[in-house]
Amino acid sequence: MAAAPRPRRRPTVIVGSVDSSSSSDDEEELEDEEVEDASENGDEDKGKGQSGASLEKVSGKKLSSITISLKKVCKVCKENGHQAGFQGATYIDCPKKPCFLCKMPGHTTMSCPHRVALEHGVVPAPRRNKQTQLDYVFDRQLISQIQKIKPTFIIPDKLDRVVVKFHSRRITSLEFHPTRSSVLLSGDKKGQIGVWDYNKPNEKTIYGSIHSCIVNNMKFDGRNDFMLYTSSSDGTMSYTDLETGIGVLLMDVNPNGWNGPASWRMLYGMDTNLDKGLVLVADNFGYLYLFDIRERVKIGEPILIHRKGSKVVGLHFNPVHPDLLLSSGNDHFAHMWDIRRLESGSSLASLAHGRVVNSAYFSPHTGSKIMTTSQDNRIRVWDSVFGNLISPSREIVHSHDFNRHLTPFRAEWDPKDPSESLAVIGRYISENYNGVALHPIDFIDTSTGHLVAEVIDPDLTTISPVNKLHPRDDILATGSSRSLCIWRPGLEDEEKETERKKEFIFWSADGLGNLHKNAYNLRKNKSDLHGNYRDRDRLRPKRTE
DNA sequence: ATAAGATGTGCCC
DNA sequence: TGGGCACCCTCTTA
Repeated sequence: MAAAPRPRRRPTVIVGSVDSSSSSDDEEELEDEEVEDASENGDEDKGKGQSGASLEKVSGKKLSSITISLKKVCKVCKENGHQAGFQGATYIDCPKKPCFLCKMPGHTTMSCPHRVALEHGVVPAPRRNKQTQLDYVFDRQLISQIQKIKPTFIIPDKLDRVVVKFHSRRITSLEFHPTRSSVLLSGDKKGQIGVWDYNKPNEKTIYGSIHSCIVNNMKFDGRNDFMLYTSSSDGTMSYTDLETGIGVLLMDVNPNGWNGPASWRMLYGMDTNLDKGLVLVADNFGYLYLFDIRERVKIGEPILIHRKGSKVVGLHFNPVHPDLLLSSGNDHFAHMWDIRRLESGSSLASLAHGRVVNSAYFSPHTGSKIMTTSQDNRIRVWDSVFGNLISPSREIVHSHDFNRHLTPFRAEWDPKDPSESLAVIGRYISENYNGVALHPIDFIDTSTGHLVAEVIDPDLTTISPVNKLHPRDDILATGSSRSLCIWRPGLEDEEKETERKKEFIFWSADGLGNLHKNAYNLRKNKSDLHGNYRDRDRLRPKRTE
């Protein structure tokens, strides 16, 4: 049956595996069959068994293992006949698996209804029409504080400055300085904390001895602009003077040192509460620790706030109601707590998610909305903290579910949006932009689920899970692998835009604390991409009504 | 240029 | 309930 093509089997297979797009379907089919022969030799198959046996005789196991490794199987489902992976800059899904974007079976990412350009899908929550009494109270008391007319969204979508290799490992957290507007703080996987004035690119500092591994959270002391609280997977919480780099170790949850990975406590969530004089941190075993700022002591015993043994990923205090705390965990829940009554199992509300919750934030002004990011590829929004929290007001399908080797994606509110609807989040799956696979940073109107803008630059090819919007300026900071990026709004004026492009600065650090102004490393097809990018600008709404 | 490896989470038993 | 293993669009370094 397959006797004729066999003699040229090996070269054909090798070529096919190296450049699969050039080989025809027929050849692929034959290769598949042959491979099965080789791997199944010893079977009583008639014609096939013979050739398999001779293969074995001639070159033994080595040859057969080579043949197997070149087998044209799908790397996802391990079946023959199709392959998942990149074809050029487009990723082809395995058709046997549920959609990689929305997780529903029956279609792939390419044909997913949620992948419609510029509009990710919104799933209306089932209980939307049931108003509770609390909803009514909310409407009366708080709705007046929320702007009804949406403001103009100004999207910082032009890459302004980049620092690469400033950090030696990937960036895990970002924070703008509360008063010095152009100062950005960045924490990395190695525990280093960078301070960078992006308007004076040479003014940058790295503090390397505050933490020894992942900086999970940074939070300024609201009363002292140069003091910073940080929490880390090294199990410590520190309070550091950014002018000097001198810090105080406030808490170490591994007082007995290292006793293996199973017992090592790491601090993930952290937030401060000035009204109460508290810093709260939470660990990877489900426990919450309270720390008294004035007395500089731990308060009481740790409280189990998520499933025992599961990581508490994030903590956030309500900006208006200082008694309300939001926690998110990898037990698939976000919980809202009254910190006056903090006991295991006594949360005010339990927000169920399909998978791990990466983050949960109150809205920045009224504190009346909640937005969560979950590994089930959904951003969930609850419109009223005091209303029905059983199911979210909206679920927005968005690709952000990769969880290994990447900092978890978190949808963050735009602190400048008085309507509390604009959010920013990096996207995991790439889009083919004129032949280059890029991972955009998405701006989403969470009141509608519409994608307001997708921010890309042809030279930023890595995924951007860490994003922070400036509290006052129209600036976006992005941590993408080891690169730090500053984005500003594109100028309407073409001439000014060209002018700015001339000033575009691409900096790199040499690891000795020096920054170098580099020649901008143009990609071969960069001009094409910019053309494409400009076209996309046309689609980007500047205002929404 | 290619390959390994650092990793977190889910799901299996 | 816990250990073992598999794992879809990474990124860096050897």
